[in-house]
Amino acid sequence: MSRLRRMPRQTQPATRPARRRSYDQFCAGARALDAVGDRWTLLIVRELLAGPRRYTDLHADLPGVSTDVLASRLKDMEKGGLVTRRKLPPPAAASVYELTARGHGLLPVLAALAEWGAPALAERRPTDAVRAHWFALPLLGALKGTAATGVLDVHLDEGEFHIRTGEATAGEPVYGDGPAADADARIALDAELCLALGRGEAVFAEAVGDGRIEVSGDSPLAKELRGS
Amino acid sequence: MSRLRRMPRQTQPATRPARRRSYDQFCAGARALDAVGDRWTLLIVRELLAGPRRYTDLHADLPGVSTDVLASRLKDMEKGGLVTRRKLPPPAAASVYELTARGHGLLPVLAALAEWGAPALAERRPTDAVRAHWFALPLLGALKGTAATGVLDVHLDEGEFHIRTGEATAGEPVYGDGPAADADARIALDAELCLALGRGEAVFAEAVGDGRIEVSGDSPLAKELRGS
DNA sequence: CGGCATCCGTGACGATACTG
DNA sequence: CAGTATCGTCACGGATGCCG
Repeated sequence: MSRLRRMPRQTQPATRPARRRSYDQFCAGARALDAVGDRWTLLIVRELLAGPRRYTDLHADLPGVSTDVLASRLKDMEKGGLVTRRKLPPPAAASVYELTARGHGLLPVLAALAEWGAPALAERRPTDAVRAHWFALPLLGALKGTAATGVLDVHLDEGEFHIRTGEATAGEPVYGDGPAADADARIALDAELCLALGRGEAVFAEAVGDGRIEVSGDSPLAKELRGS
Repeated sequence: MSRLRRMPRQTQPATRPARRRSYDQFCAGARALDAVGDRWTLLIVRELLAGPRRYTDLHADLPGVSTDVLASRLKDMEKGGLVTRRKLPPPAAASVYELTARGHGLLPVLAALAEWGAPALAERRPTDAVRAHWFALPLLGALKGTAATGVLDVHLDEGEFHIRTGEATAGEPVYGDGPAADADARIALDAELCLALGRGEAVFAEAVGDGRIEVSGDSPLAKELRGS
């Protein structure tokens, strides 16, 4: 009692310099984390890497995020130049969020994180959410080894997505949710194999050879994937 | 008033299942963020990439982190297998934290983040902290273009660090704070140029040519850096 | 002195309810 | 559908205390 109960804050913060909690370090990594280090931000980017999304879709594919946090992140990301908001044409009176070029530039960051985190997928917990397009990133790495060019539909038990490679995408491969209208070929495999390909523990051609990957279509892309 | 004041939590959380806020997603990126997505964690890794550090050093080089958060992160990281704690021999009765191989594997993640965040270093705010070894990461990228092998001291106005390349480090380049006892060569340049090299906007050989990089030493490494 | 633990105020987060 | 409003809880940042 006698210890004079802590000076009641004589130096009041007073200066709330409006800074949104930056690390304030002259370091590229710290600057990046200032922009995308908040909880959920990189996962929102991951979702948008699969194409434009509406608010509700994002909320559905990010179980656990609360509505206000999602709204707040999207606003911050828009202010930070990571995403843009676009009104859809009249029929569907909704708006979608999509990545800017700057935002899309985070793909290597997510790829590096995913590669590092891959071992943690050894166990699949019953509480884990799953979406098909989360397996696109590992597959991108596996396809880089091949000279495959074109539009590829990928079918998993968990759902479907597509990958675009070649000159149409300016070198950088992109992918999207669901099947593509202009797919050149289609493959079907299971998620486990998808991950093994990403880890380099399986080889695409071999997996085609022993039937763990089914390739359909007769385009040049399909032929090449089958090994002609 | 009449709206019966919110049911007083009939479904009490009750189940606080001791889970430390995981994203609970079967996705490698989300798993990685479960491990290193907390505030400060990746910056602690960045510090430890420059070599073992004592608690107090970490606290000094991470301005803004509070003591309890730093202690808590280190504990989590130790539990997660990212760092180990090692007692120093008697003379210095202190303990240091150092990265495990798993922790060191985060280098590509930080490199990707740093590359993406590099444009944000255009402005240098007066409140920004700076440490010399934060410039090692950009330089690593620039040196990958060369066939340089050996131990290189790097001198900046902000301080000094060293880089080890070649077979001694099993392919992966490593770096450390301060000068190396066994340096083969030494270069002096300014931080700005360091960043430009990292962005690919400057070429090492050219910068040596016009004197923006001073190379000293007469080892094979020094000769090669000078262009012989 | 290094390495935390404790306490406190503020802000971020998560869940739910509500509104245009 | 796309958020805003509200509220409880917890994480964070800062200061200080303790203990070897």
